Amino acid sequence: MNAGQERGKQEAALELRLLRYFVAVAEELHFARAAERLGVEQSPVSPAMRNLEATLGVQLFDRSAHQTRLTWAGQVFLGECRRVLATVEPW
Amino acid sequence: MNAGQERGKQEAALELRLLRYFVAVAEELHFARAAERLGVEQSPVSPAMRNLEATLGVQLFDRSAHQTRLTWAGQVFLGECRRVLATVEPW
DNA sequence: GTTGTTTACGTCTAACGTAAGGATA
DNA sequence: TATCCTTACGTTAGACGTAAACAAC
Repeated sequence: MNAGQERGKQEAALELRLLRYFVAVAEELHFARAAERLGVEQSPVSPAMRNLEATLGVQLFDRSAHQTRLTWAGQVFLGECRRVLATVEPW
Repeated sequence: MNAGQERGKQEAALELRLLRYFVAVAEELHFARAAERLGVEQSPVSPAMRNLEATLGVQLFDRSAHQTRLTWAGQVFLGECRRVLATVEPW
């Protein structure tokens, strides 16, 4: 079964949606406010950030202590994302 | 039916998938080869490019004469896409 | 108890593949 | 006729919302 199953193992391609979500969360440091800013509910945001971290293979947030904070990698990545989105957003 | 239909009219957000498709087509100037390079069939590529042009509100390809060519806007956009993808791809 | 995040689950959009249709040389 | 692009259509993955559970203060 399954003749044409030669697909190539796509590595869960990074998409701008994830970057937009990340910037919102990273700037608000508050999932609910970030979601509101994005115009969605809170529930999709959490999985999206896990997805992003998994794709990058890096932890971006420090969720300890009932408070959301950025890791060092997260801070660096935030700068990169802002640059990319500043380029793409006007389109 | 349809209780919570308050969605906000998302303007078809631009995604990296479309930029990747566009770069492939713009560099190959051949939908079939572009599709092969992208690891997909030819059929999704055509709608994707129409989608991109509609989102941008600009014509990127000149499909006349049974030959695919870039418009001036397409050439400019190609440069921008390469820059963005060069930044994002390593992630 | 309150505030804030995550998980479960059903719905719906949209991206893909298969296959047929058009158009140009 | 041969080559290339587009359209039709059924399937499937994944993004969202509702709602409930969980954790820290």
